[in-house]
Amino acid sequence: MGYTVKTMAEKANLSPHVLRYYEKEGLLPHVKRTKGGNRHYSDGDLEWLGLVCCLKNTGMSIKQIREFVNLRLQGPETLKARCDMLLAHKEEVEKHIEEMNRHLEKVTHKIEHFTKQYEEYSSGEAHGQEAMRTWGQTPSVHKKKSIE
Amino acid sequence: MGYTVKTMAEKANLSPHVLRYYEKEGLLPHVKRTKGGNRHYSDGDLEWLGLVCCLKNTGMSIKQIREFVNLRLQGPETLKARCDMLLAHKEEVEKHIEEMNRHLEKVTHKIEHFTKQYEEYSSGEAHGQEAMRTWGQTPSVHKKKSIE
DNA sequence: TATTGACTTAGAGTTAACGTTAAGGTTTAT
DNA sequence: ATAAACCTTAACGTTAACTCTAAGTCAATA
Repeated sequence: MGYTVKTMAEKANLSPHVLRYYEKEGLLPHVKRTKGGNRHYSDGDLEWLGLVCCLKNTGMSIKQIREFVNLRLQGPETLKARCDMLLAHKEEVEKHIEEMNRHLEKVTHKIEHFTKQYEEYSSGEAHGQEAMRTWGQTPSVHKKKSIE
Repeated sequence: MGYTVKTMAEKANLSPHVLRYYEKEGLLPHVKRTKGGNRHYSDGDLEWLGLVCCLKNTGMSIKQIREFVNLRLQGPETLKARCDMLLAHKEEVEKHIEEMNRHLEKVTHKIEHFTKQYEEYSSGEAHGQEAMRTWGQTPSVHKKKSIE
């Protein structure tokens, strides 16, 4: 029971490099070694890495994750602090998601706008404008200069 | 009708520096100048910048935004391409948001877990464990070494 | 036992998207 | 007229999160 860097990396869908990097950054403390000095990850490490990845994947910086890890290392007196930290993070992420959704709405509007324009344009082209192109300059009266 | 860099920057909540940077990177083409050479942004520029910011704020890279701008500069033949690009981006962002939500659920679980542990711990401390701490080592029998 | 391949380290390099500083000049607003 | 804001170029600095390199060590197989 225990994994090499490579196995661990596969399980976590990360590169071995990143695992070593995380360890160096203090995100994965107390990783055991074999006699030879090779990393030997436990299931506990794997579970912990799971949480670390969750935090990272929701945008928490490595610096902040390190703070979280440091709290954990200080024992159960920091349970409340850790809980608060996660709660704060959760709220931030939720706010972030809301913002993304707002921005996305604007994009959706633009898409609708473009779709309409595209339909107009392509139908215009299908019924005669294509021919005009080959004959010379399009009369400016017919072709309003669109901003989009 | 027209804005200086500073005004424009305030409207967009960016620094003047970033506006010049975006222009240099090709994100804001055809910005008019005064006789003297100062930038003189139009409402059209402002609107365009709005879209650029939306894309940026939903995580599109400057490189990709530049591609989008370049399509626009090629005229209405690229309407479909632009539309497709935005659609693809939208889907990506939606996928990203879903993923965030999934990760967030895990965080929520952890929070519940921590809350429970914290309550146990603090009630334990309130009814006698605090005293024990001042007397010496906590007997290992009573204090299971938690992984969290 | 030899060799291959995975592991180790420290440290340098990369990328994106800015930010900073400076020099030296021009424009605009009051 | 004078101060504040603007211009350009150009290079250097910053931060985050990797990513790679070099030079060496360890482990498993033929």
